[in-house]
Amino acid sequence: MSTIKRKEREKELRREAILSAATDVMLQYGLYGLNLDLVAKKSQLAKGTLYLYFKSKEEILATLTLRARQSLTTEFLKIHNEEIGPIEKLRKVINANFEFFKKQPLYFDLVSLYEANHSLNEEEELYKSSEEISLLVFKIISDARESGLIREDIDPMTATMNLWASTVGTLQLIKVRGSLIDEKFGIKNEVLFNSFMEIFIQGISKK
Amino acid sequence: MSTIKRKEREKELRREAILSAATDVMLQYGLYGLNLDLVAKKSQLAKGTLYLYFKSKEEILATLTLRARQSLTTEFLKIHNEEIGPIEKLRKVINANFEFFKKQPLYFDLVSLYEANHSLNEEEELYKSSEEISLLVFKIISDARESGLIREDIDPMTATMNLWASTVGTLQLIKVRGSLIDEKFGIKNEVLFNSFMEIFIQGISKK
Amino acid sequence: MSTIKRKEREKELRREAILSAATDVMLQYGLYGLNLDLVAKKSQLAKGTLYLYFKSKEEILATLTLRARQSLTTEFLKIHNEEIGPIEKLRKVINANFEFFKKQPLYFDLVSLYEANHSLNEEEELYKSSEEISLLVFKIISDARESGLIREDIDPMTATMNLWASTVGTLQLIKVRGSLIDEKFGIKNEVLFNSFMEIFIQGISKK
Amino acid sequence: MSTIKRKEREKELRREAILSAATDVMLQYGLYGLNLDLVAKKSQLAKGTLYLYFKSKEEILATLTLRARQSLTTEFLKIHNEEIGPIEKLRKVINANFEFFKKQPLYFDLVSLYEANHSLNEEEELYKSSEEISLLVFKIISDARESGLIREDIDPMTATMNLWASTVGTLQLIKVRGSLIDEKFGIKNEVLFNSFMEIFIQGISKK
DNA sequence: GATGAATGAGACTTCATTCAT
DNA sequence: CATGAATGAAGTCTCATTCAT
Repeated sequence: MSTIKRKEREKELRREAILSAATDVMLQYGLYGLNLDLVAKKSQLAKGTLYLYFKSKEEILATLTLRARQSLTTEFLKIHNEEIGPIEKLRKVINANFEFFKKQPLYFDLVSLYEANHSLNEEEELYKSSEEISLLVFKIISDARESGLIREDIDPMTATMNLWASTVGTLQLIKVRGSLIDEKFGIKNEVLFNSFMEIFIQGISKK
Repeated sequence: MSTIKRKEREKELRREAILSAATDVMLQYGLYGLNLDLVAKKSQLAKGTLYLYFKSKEEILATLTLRARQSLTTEFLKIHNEEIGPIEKLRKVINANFEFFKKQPLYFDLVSLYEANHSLNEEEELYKSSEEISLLVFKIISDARESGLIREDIDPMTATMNLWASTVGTLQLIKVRGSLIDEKFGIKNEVLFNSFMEIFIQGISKK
Repeated sequence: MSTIKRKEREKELRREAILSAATDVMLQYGLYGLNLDLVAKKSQLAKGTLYLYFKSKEEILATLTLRARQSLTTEFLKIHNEEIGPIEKLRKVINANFEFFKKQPLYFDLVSLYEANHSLNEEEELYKSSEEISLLVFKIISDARESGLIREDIDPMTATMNLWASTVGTLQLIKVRGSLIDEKFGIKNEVLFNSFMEIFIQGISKK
Repeated sequence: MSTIKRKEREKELRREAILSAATDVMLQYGLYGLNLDLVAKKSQLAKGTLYLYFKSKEEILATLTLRARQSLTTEFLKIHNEEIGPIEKLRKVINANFEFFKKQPLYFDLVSLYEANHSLNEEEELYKSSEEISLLVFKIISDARESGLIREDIDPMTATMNLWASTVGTLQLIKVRGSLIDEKFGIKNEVLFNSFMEIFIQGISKK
């Protein structure tokens, strides 16, 4: 029995090692620079072994994306469960994206960009994980609307999508051009992001 | 004389044929799917011939990106020169992105995403073309602020970046998930985009 | 255990097979005719496999050059360790070049000509291997001078360079025009080489 | 009549332009870096035009080699006709190689190395040009022998070959490693070459 | 004669995936 | 289970030569 468990544990460890190595590689070479030779080297496993745990490179990517989404969901969930006002909650959720972006840059990229390159193939679980994120944001926005703070002509689901899209856009800009924008215009990343948040919140608030 | 002109015209035509074939390939296989074998096949030229017109694959990409940016600049410029109120102008500019996205999807992708993968290497001309776009939007937002319609605590350059980033984010979402969002939530692309625009405009307007 | 050893042996065999195929190709097409397609074909390996053993074509060339140099060094070392008079030693060393040239023509070419096309890039090990050859010849010439048989106005290092350069020149001539010279003037390669040797030795000897 | 002559003169000019451009290219990129695209650009002729004057890249190379040989022959001839002692003549001829090497480095390379890569195909004229060089050196050595200054056991033709081969070897070493030898051992190129010459001359002289 | 656009074989290298051990 | 050697298609780019105009 315990042998079986140990084996399972080891198997799990191997999976983690692979994912961790893949993360390292992508942090170094970018989202499209995932390379199984390097993953094998970094995880100290044989290349063939990778295929015992993941049926393709694509699956590694999908698994990491799933985790990334789940990780963000966790953050959102924490905030959702806090006992604070709906606008503050909204602010916190928006800010959580920025924190996520700074602390888990690869996860952020996966959450933002995975869909762009794999629109058609998403499997059930992966798809669900995406819905979950939307749903949480949707709830928070709905609550805010119900509390009377938000314009009633705004459809909460539409606003959810708007928020998500704009947030991703803002953070991608920061990633790609953040330092240039600071150098050239003296606009710090934090200022840029806060500005975005304030505009969005005033944008959906009642006058 | 006319022979020379004809030759030049033909040369220009070939260049266009290559760019057109490259566009086709990228429309089919994505921004990262540009493949010179296919370009050669589609343009009915030998592979080597491509290198008479562009010194590398990268140059094809850069050329298309430059054109894409110039094309968007032209649209923005038209609007900038119209004799209409500053808020209407702003609205028109934002909408122009959506039109651009619908009519020239590849160009839109290039304008949105080229930087993400070539941040460091941009040459003078290409860099300028990017600045030009920002500058136009900046002017329009500045004008609106000077006319007293926009919050004074908003820095125009920051708002310019916010607008650009959010617009790109919104349109990328529409590209990737537009039809799904419509199917599932009944939110049409147009509605989604308009909502974004209204939120942004109310977000920067004086109350 | 023995499995591991066998695998290592097989790996080593493959490396050798590649080097051997490369040697064949170069013997047939010349020093500059090394072509990985042919090497793959001759070694009955896939092209990609070559890159498991050598990181580039250049590395194959460098490896063969290193071996060639080491092979010549071994010959020189044997002679250096013989207990014979210094002039006889010198004669034997010079002759060893000719033997090397006849028995390992590709190695000889690599030893003679590799530098000409890679002057700047030589790595540590390769560079060392070149020094080693010079050093041995230098020692032999120095010994001869110390024994009083050689002109004292001759700097041993200069003479070393002179000997090396002239030997290579002579053997390159024999390679390229040897048979023609025999046919036309009835001068056998051996005679030509011996003549060179005698001239050189008398040239550095005390009168 | 004069029209025909003008045309011929122009044709000759074009040929020269091509050869001159080819020389430039090879000086910059080495003996094996001859590239017809660059030749066309430098000579301001169309690529196709090159083929009206030379039937292949190879022929350009052969023509330049012929000229290089003729140029060296001219130098040797001058010396041969001088009224000086046979040993001084020999010294001068040897030195002429060094001068040739310094002043016309590409020509020197062609004279030294062309054969190595084209041993089989040499045409009549080219072959003759090579013979001519040997013949001159042969005469000079023969004269010296007849004057009683040179060992009688030395066959003049063999010595001719020895001299040529050793000289080429020495100058190739200087070309490839000259500066390194200076840096490392403090042996200047001139010293190295002179040393070679003295060794050779003493080597063939009567004791 | 002159042009130069076009060709296309061929070179090197990469990498996801397979499979015998 | 694990290995890692082997594969081979695919990709970018070069360049001597040809040929329609």
